[in-house]
Amino acid sequence: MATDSAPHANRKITLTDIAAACDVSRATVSLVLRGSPLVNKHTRARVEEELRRQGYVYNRAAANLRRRTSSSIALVVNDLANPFFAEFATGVDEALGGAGYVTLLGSTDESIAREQQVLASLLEHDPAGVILSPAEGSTADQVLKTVGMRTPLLLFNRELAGKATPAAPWDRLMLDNQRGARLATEHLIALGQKRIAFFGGHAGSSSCQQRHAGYVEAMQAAGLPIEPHWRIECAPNRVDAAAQCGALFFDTPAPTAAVCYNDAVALGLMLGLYPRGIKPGRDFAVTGFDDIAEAALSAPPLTTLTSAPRARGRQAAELLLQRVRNPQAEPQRTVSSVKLVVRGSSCPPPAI
Amino acid sequence: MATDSAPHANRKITLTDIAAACDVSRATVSLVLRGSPLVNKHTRARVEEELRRQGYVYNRAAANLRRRTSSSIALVVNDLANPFFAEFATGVDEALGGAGYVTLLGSTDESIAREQQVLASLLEHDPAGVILSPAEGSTADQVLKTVGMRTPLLLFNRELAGKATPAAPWDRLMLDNQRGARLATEHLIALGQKRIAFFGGHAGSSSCQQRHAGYVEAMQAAGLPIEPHWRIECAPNRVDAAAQCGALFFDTPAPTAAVCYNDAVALGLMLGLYPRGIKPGRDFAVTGFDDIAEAALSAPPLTTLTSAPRARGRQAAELLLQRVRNPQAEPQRTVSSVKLVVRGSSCPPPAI
DNA sequence: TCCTCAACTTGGAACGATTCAAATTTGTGA
DNA sequence: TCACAAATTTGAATCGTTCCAAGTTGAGGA
Repeated sequence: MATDSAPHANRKITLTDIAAACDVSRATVSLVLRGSPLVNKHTRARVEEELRRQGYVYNRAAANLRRRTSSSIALVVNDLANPFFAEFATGVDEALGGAGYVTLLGSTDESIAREQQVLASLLEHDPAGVILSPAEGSTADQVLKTVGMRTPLLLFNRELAGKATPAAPWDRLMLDNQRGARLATEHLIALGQKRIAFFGGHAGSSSCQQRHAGYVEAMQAAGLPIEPHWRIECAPNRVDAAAQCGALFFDTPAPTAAVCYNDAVALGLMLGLYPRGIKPGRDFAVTGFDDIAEAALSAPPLTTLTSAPRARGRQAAELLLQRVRNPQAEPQRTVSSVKLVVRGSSCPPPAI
Repeated sequence: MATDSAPHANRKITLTDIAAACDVSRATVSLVLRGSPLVNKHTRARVEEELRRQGYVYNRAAANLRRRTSSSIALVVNDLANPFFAEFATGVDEALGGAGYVTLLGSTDESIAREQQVLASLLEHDPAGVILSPAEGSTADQVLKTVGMRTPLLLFNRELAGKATPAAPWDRLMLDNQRGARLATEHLIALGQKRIAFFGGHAGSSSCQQRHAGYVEAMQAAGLPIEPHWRIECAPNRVDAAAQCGALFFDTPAPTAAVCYNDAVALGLMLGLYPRGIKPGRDFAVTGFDDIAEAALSAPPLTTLTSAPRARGRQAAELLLQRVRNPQAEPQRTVSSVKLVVRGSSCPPPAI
């Protein structure tokens, strides 16, 4: 009894401890843990009691090592502080948790170098798969080099730059950027807008290209002109958008509306308009993309496209888990539709 | 040469593979990996070349098992979708990544049951420590039971309910709730407000109690009355706050200002005021707490208290890592100060 | 009594890395 | 050429769990 339950403050309780206490073999305890029907009822009860008594905590790392399995998924996003991705991450974690997986988190802050580091570091923990929303400018070659072909990868939200490496058949979950931007543009056109700019984002990014394409499509379908100085690039955040606002009005004819790359840019643009005496939603129409929480609360509230990011997170997790369970299946590209939410920031053009 | 570098598509490269290819022992390869000065320059170069050539990925789980170490930290927050916590998580991940740790993520959505599950599941991955922002109503006993005493825990943002278990000497990182609410209340008083309500939150939560105490302190110091019907409880989210708005005006004298539990509540309250024909920032003064991104963008922009959540995240990570490195040290309670940010939502009382 | 069978149990070799004591090689001075 | 020390390398045990093949029971049938 001397070596009994004294809380030996500094060693973890393992299978061996339980086995010794119950006077059975480690194998038997393991079988109990895994719920095997092989063990005798009575034995099982004794062991379970002892597990509880000693406060045993399963060591999944050891089990994974032996079984050559993994119970984690790496989630790497370009900007966790963006409410859109925070919602997305919540959805991912929800779905993964339900499936018995744990989320390894990494945020890259749009830095390609950090993305490489983060991926490499997370891979050392041997995740069953990776969900990646790439940093801007991240290339297929780089990602392939650090992730390799063994670990399933799901791309979310953005395509990778560079020629599509044929050897890297990744799954994708994308938003219907083109259709979204087309819807927004059509909405402005229906309000009577004719001089519509496309504002924000970097022309290099795939999502920006797609959104721009949707804008062009709608403009051309309506027979409206597109002035080259109506396309303004800026970093996809509020600060840079506000700073670039003036560029819209350098040349004439100045636009009276703007389809923005995303909500952050749209909100920034609106902030930039006020000091020029232009009131968005009255003198100038603005649309966004993402429907982040701020969108409904800004002044005026922002017309934008919603994609239910939390549901996208769950979907991403499920797509990846499918792939983990069936690595051989054909890679799939899923495009999730978006919905226009009309709010106060879109308006007809000024009377004259 | 037959067994050479053929990409045996389905087995991971291990130390043994590298050792075999270089014709050295596993021990030597291990020494190379860990940068030991013992290995010969020439050998090291050969091994490193081979590591690269075969695309070797370190298996941290195996190493951790053998070395009885851990390289992950669990981060469990009550609501990742809340921008305040998203920023916090970003800060945590930033600091942990820098220290060579990986973040295991869990979001509980304010559910105590989920909190238990999530903690239990993450603990099986043997994190070196846990950062927990508890769900509302989570008790010290519960947490102690699932986390145990071996794994260091840092509490963020909220105290646990229930008598302080003396056996669980956890570190804490709290915001200066009381002082923050006092600052907000004093600010309103300085504007001439006299009938000030305290709106939102659950009286059971520690942060709500502290904020309320700060409000009381300022009111009493100014010799102002506090009507019992000026304290309205509601869930700490926008929807419930908007719904409870009417409760402010059931009895007379009605307040002309409200110190709100947090920004979400304040934004919800403002949404609820509009339909009553009360314009916040003109007819009624409102303050929040947290300075989430929306706060600066609402109409009117919200006067609130900022706590630099990303910096708090970094701080939390550092405090926890200190504890991991020195488990014996006295547990500390860190209170992080907050700063008043005055914006348009706070105003003097209506003229009459 | 002996044998078979079902129902449990268990020893011991993995999983991939680390570590220490011990073995091997190399270099030096006499 | 040899003894001895320094510089490298390595065999084998180990971390906590799994799982196969083989072992131990006890009951029932011949």
